[in-house]
Amino acid sequence: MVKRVSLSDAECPVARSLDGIGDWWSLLIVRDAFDGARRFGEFQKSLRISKGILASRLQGLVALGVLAVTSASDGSAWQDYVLTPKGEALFPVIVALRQWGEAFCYRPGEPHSELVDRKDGKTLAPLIVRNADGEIIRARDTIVMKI
Amino acid sequence: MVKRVSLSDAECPVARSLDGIGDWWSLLIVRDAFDGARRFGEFQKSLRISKGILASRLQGLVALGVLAVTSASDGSAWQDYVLTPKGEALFPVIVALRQWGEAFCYRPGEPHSELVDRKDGKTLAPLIVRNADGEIIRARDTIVMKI
DNA sequence: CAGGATCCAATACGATACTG
DNA sequence: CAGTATCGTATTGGATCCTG
Repeated sequence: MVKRVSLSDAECPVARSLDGIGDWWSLLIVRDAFDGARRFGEFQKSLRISKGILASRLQGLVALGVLAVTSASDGSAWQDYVLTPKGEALFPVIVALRQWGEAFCYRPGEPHSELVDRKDGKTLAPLIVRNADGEIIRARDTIVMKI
Repeated sequence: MVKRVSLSDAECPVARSLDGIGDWWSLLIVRDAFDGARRFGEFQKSLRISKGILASRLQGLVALGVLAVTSASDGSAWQDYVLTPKGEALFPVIVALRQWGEAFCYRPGEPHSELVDRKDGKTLAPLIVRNADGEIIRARDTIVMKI
């Protein structure tokens, strides 16, 4: 992948996460996987990414354990890429990015897609950071404990 | 920044977010800002990033409205970089990445830093995605509504 | 269609030197 | 210390061609 400087041995989980999925394409591929994409061509069409980069990113995500390859759901000779539990666990990350984008990256009234409850079509609740007791907590009331 | 392909006009908020902060360094800079870093040198020492790239990323984050420049807190001739409300709103994104990294990117027993409540030192609660009624919802129970 | 191989342009990034 | 400027290299990412 990139390896500008080794973050893979970082003691900070944020750095280690970004070392794996912090590139330009990986999270968009994961988003499409949540959206139902499984085939090489589906990702390619949705992302308008070159085949070489897509292939390398898919391999990287498989190597990371975020995606897994399975035999094709439609019986074709090829394979599907499906989210693993590790990949599914990225759901809060995608939702957080989506909610931040909705709130701060659109002009008022500018249209954008929306993630809704399948059952009632209503927008999800905003993600709230809470402490161990379930109380809402702000960034300034937290601190990073070094190892 | 990069502009491999224009995501800045994407109708998907995830893509638009990543267009602004989805590069290798920006979210780490934001993490350090949450951590209390304000000065050029603080970011540089923490990230071990080259000065040129750091300067360009700081400028980009200021242009995006994630950081703002203020007069130095210590009275020196230079300036501080502080989070704006838009930057503070990235807190759930950072927390989500941190919790995912903690859960999936360390071997059992491998040490890592931890984000805790300043008040009692206890680890934060895991982020939970909920629907409009406050019920826990899984990815497969959601769907993206196109514009 | 799913990929891999190759070629090429653009740039991200590090290292260094320079300035106030 | 806080940047800016320059340079060299590695990598990105698109386009094209090729295969089963």
